[in-house]
Amino acid sequence: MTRDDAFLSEVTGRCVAGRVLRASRLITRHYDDALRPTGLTIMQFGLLNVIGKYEPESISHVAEMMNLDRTSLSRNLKPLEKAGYVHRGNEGNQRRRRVLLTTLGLKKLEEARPYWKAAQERMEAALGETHLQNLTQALRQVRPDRLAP
Amino acid sequence: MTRDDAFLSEVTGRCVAGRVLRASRLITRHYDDALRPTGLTIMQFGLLNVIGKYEPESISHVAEMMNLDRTSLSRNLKPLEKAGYVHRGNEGNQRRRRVLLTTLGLKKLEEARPYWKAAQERMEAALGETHLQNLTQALRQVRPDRLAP
DNA sequence: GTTTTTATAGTGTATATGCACTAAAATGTA
DNA sequence: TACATTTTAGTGCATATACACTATAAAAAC
Repeated sequence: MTRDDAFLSEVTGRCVAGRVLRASRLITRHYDDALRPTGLTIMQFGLLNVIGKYEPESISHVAEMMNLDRTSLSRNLKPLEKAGYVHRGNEGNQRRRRVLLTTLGLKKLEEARPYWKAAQERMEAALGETHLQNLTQALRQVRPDRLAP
Repeated sequence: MTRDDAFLSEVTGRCVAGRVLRASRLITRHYDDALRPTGLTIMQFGLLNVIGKYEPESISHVAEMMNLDRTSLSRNLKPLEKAGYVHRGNEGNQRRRRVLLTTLGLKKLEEARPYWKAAQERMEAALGETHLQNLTQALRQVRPDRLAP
């Protein structure tokens, strides 16, 4: 069934990326399932929240906050613009385009909140207080400056 | 700068999916950068390792091990097949198609190992022993049965 | 004031991911 | 044996992600 090879076992057993990706697929699906009635993904829901909270001056700022490539974020915004949840203004500046929630976007967030809340509570329960705190603390160590060469 | 809204802050501050996705983007990039000379992504490298270790009877089995949708896995295999790293045999069974590493695939894995190792060591160092163990333990709690309704 | 540099954003291409749906082989049951 | 069910795999479509490259506005340097 499993071949006895120390190299293969080391990777499958210890790789941090493997562990995190495996978990993040489940977690994403968990929240996506919960949010499905709203038509939002957890990525979109989180993004709308960041936009609502920070009203960021540029998408580059958002990208940095989310450890997301700017060009990815640019594309993630498209379905949200198309749905009318966000608006990209260009007030006084031809280059920086402030990103803003529309009233429809804010409404959508309010609609989605209880679904997120349910998923979050189930998630916290699945982890338990200790693991939740340990996870949070550990993930806080994952910062660009600590991984850079 | 930040709007004072308890709801927005709760989501941006506490959402487990947000934390994990933010971290997993950095982690993926960290390993991908390290593996770039080999032309493999960390996803592909991890997948090749699983295939080499388990020589799985079907892709469904692999998908389950990796918490990955079967159809996603099916597509992830395509570039690896095209590159000649894996082979999908159909020995004696028209439906189940065993997935196997080719010699080229095994060679590629050996070539990639030191690059992975370097990334892994830097990753472990960035976390530190305690956080690494806490992270591992916490992620172990993320299981399909604990999140199911 | 013109040139250079920097900051900001978009496109092309490729992989990664999942859901709804379809196809077909294997298995179970009457 | 014939039919129904289950298991396995693939396609179409949409979002998610990043890198290489391009375009252009703003800022800095001269």
